[in-house]
Amino acid sequence: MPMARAATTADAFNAIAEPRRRQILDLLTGGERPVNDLVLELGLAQPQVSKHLRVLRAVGAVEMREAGRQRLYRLNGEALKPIHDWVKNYER
Amino acid sequence: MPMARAATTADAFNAIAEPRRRQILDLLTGGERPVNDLVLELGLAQPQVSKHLRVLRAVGAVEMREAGRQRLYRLNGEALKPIHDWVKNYER
DNA sequence: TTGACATATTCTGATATAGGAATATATCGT
DNA sequence: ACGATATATTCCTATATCAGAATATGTCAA
Repeated sequence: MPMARAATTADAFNAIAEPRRRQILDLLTGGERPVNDLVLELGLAQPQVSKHLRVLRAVGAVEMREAGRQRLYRLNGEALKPIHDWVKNYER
Repeated sequence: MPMARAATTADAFNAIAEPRRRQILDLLTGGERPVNDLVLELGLAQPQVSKHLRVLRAVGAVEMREAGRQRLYRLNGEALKPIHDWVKNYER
């Protein structure tokens, strides 16, 4: 019987492997945004955006606050520090 | 009928999402190494290491040269530049 | 040439995850 | 209370990819 793989513990490296998620983070550098803004700018279906946001939230790359019926997402660059620290060693 | 996803064009971001591959790159910062060295240091089966090396090669993160029956792999940090450039915008 | 060594490839089965569609939940305005 | 709006979740299916095992390929040494 085949071995189970290690439990899925998504990390920041995984989160940014998806181009759409990098795009979302890029958009959020412009400041806090409601989901629908991202939907419009990305040209993706709303559920997909919500799902990507969930992944980003799980690794701490974005944070959320509620405002009426909207949910405003903002960047948390701190969560990308492991990536920055790692790739730093490969500069020329 | 469900839509096909975009053709798999692995990029550097994908390549480094896998922890073992980052480990391989880390080992190669110490200089050129034959596959078996990596096998021993990683504690992985040889075929898995070869497969990871293939992915790394596909994105240009490592280069290879043959020496007798060995194949010596070396780092090509240049391939990680897109990652560096991207993450740079998220520094605090 | 034969066998040992070094590495790559192929096959298989399990799992993670993407997108689409449908639906659920919550909040606002009237 | 009702409909509209904003977002999240769930179900489904296709695909990518990982690990393991077996095998293939190539090279050296005796």
